[in-house]
Amino acid sequence: MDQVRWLSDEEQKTWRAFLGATRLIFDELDRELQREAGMPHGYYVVLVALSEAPGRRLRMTDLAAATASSCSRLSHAVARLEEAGWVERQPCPSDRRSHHAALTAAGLEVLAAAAPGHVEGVRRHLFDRLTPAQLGQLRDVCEAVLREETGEKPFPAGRGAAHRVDG
Amino acid sequence: MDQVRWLSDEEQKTWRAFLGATRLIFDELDRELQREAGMPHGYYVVLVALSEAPGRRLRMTDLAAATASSCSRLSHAVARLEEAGWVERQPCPSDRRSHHAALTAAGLEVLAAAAPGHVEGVRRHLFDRLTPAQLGQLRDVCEAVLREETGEKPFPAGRGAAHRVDG
DNA sequence: CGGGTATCATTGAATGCTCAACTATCGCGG
DNA sequence: CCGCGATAGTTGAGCATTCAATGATACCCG
Repeated sequence: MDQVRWLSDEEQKTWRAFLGATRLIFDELDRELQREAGMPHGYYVVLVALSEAPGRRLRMTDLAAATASSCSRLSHAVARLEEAGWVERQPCPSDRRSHHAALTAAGLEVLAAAAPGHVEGVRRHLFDRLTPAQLGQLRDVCEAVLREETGEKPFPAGRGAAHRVDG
Repeated sequence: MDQVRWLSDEEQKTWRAFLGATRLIFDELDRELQREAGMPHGYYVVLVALSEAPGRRLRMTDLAAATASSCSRLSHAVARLEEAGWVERQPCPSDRRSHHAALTAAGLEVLAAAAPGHVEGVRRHLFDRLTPAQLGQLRDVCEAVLREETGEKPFPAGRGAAHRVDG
């Protein structure tokens, strides 16, 4: 029995550091975004995904995939964003089950206003603390985690370089 | 104006991979723990912290620090854990503002039952995907993020090696 | 000692997320 | 053309977290 492969000491320390670091980063970013833009980080990510899509709109399902979100979470989120006037739901003519979420002008403005502060936060909490070598290592690690999980590329990608808002 | 230091292409890709990887890891672990142990990951962490403390109990404030949690979050969490019978609140004689949270026998059982599956999940989603070199790199990165944020050591630490449950 | 301030912890309202159930539509096979 | 499983998305209940306000006690300093 007891075939449990407990974490080695190094793994243990790594895991706890990971827990602490991710908690720190996301708690801070969430708080900053909530204060400065009135939205949680998850909603910001939705707006970013829309801003980068052709025509600034995406099918709900694609938007869910682009934001690594569940349908349910996204549906609730878009409902909120729509109330705020930052996103609009549009029925899809070719498939009447489907809807598009489209970024509104107001949504783009809010995003543009929030982006600099957010990027600053990402730098302050993450990148400013890393050497260039560590930057590459972190990327490799994260991509290793994502790889083959779905059998697809690390992230939907598809940047249009049009409206810089970063993640 | 526009002094915004946007993310470089490498930083951009790293950040998005980081978002995807952390979301994947925590979504999975949360779901697994919820299914197998009936508690979210945050509560598991609380039980682990208690299990490692001398006498399996900690002051609320120290427990909050040990779990990188806000007082409020912890207070609500302990209330829930107490309802479940896994933790007990005890008034502190030396400081009557203070309370201790103590792990109950039932709490320790639940923790012991949940730990193997959870460790397995951590391995599956994170460590099994990393080379030994990457393990060290990830640790360095996470500790760099934590360092000097508070001016203290990376994590309260203080393992007693007594009841292995890992993070 | 007495008053002010800092610390320890809790509470309730508001918000976001999860899960499971549900509606509506599509498209395939017979 | 019908029936059925798959797909797209929504909904509501329940739970977790946040924020701001509050209560209670401890500590310090004049």
